[in-house]
Amino acid sequence: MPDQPVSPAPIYRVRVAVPVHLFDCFDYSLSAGQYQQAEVGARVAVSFGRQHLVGVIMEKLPPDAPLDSSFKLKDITELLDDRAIIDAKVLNLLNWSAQYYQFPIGEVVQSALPTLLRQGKPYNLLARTWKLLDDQAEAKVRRSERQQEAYKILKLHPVGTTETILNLAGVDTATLKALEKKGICECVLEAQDFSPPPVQLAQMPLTANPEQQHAIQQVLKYKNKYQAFLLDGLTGSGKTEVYLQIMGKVLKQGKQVLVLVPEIGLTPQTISRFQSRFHCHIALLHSGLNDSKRLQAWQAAETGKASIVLGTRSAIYTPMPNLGLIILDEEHDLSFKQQEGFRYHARDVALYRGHLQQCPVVLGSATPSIDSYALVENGKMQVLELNQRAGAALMPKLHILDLKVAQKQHGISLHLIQEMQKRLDKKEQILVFLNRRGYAPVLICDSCGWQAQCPHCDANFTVHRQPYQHLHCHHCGTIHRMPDHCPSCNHTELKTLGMGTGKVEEQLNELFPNHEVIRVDRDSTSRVGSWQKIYDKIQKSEPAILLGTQMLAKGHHFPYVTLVAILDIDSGLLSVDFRATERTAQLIVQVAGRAGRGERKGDVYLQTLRPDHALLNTLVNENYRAFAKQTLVQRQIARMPPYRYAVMIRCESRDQNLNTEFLQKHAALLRQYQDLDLEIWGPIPAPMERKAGRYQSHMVLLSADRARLHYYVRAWWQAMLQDKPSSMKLTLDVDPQELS
DNA sequence: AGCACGCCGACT
DNA sequence: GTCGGCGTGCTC
Repeated sequence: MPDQPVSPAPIYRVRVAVPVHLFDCFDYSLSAGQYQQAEVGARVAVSFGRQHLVGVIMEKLPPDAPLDSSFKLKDITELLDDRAIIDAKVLNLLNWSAQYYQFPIGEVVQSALPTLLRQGKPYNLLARTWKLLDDQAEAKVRRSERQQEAYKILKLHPVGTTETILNLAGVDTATLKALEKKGICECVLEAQDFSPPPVQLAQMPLTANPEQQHAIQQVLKYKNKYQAFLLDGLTGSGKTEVYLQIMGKVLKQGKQVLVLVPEIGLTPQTISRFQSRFHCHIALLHSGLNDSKRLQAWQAAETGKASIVLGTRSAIYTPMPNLGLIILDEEHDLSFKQQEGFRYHARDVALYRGHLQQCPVVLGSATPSIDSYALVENGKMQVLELNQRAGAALMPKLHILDLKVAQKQHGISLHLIQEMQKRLDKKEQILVFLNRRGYAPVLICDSCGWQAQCPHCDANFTVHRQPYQHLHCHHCGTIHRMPDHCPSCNHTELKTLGMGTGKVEEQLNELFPNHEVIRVDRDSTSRVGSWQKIYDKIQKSEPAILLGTQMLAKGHHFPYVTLVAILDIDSGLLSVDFRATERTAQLIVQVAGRAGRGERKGDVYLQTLRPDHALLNTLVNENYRAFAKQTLVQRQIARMPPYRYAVMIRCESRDQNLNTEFLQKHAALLRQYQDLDLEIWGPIPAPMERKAGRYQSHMVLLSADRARLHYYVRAWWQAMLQDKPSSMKLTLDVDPQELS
């Protein structure tokens, strides 16, 4: 027999995104059988170097693809899923994100998976299912209201229900365990049922005013098509009702809805609002979940069992087979941008996801970001305005208090104190804001001017009096005992300068000795449950003074508050960052929205040393939209984002000269590209130059041509990482929130 | 990012 | 003598 040319045995390979801080995917070989079964989007266990990791198949290489002999190919350890658990569209979204944010694909892919699946746990976990054993147990639960409720619900499900469903129905696990102890029910592990329950809309009259109706109809025009909408609605104008009615229609078509809210926005109130309207499976994805709860919620979304997915930032990467609508509420909120590691912006990712998925995306806010207004301006987003407040509610009035000329007591204008007294006399509540935690921001020596500074940072220590006297650095967390004399001149008269919430609390107690001051900040609300207590007090019609930081500004309703005081808005107005006024205006409007939601008219007092500030006056005399319009013009003139695109490079090491020299060297390389319209700021030392003993410098790149900017930065950034000394930490921030 | 190997200080 | 400090090099 003549020799036949022997074709080499095919080598079956997959390209895997491995969870390491490296920019490439890695190829692994597998058997013909495994190759046939393997799907893009399934997990594989692989050995990587000396470690064992769980990666995701990004690509099946054709068997005849050329073999790269520069590395030795390893076999996968195991194929973990027999199907794709991340669908093609989400994989596409992840690939795009890794490119856009210049972050390693393996780590980006991890953000789409719940912890247990990242750890390689099997997909089909058994779910805890509760079954009723005794259906004549009424007498045994008579003494506990919670147990009665749980018993009633268990009775409705003769074959048993999963713990998730019971929890969603308001039955907590502890109650079930109590019933189990009494022998009323039992817990068994059963394979989960991922079939979606039928979607039912609660029977309630749908009320929408003409504006709301128009908004709903506009969005519903886009069924299987991408369109971005900005729902620009005043506080109290019924944005949520618009969301709910659009959702109702989309759910009726058998599609899933993804709803993203800010980190602190996922309150029990928000959840119950959705639950009472839609009787379907709602998957909740937020940071407070334990690993198995999170897995279950994720699986409900991924299998299509859940019709609604309600989550925070990272939920934007949840696979959903029938996604038909994305809603992102409070779209201006900072928490949508991840501020470390993989620095993505969920709002921008949401827009791209809508585009991939061919479904509408609704961004809503009472104070939309300037970025979103710019998208409206250039036709990439359609604006839907809601201007009517429901019922007789009036918009609160803003007042500027000039601190330069005002008579003051303890740094609070006398006029404001009088107004506060009037409200308290009328048994109304007051909200006082100060965006500074602690007792006072400075401890100074009366004799020589020495100031207490953190030994690790270029920052003053903040004086705290609670829970005991101490100095605390808010930048690195260092805690120091309170000195009893000046370390520089031994003088014993040390005094505090400026006000934190702690000091203001003291002063308010002094000014209004007959009224309770309720302080809400990280120092006073850290204990679990204390927020609930505060919340209960707020809901009662009793005169009270609420004192807090930004924590108070968001989401919560304070029906009895008729006066809001912001003691110091200047730190926001005078900040060097170009977005500072935007943030301050949003804060003012959001805070104002807390006041006078009922028929009582609210007033908002702003204390400032800059009463003539142009943008502040536009906000006070006109409204947020006028402010936004003016800001857009200013940004355009100054050629700032969103009219140019920014990329920020941070460089951190123990040697500041090394940082600046390194950045300078690479800035010069980038400047060589003549066809890139580029402006480079810096490198300059970071505003907090020394932080926890390390120095930071940064540099900002600005260009009007986003595509070209990203194109050049891609190669340049890789070269920079290659060239960096190992002791140096470099981070890239695409579309940074702050430029300084 | 891990996790190795690799070469210099204070310890049972 | 070692135990271990963290400097740098690699991972399909």
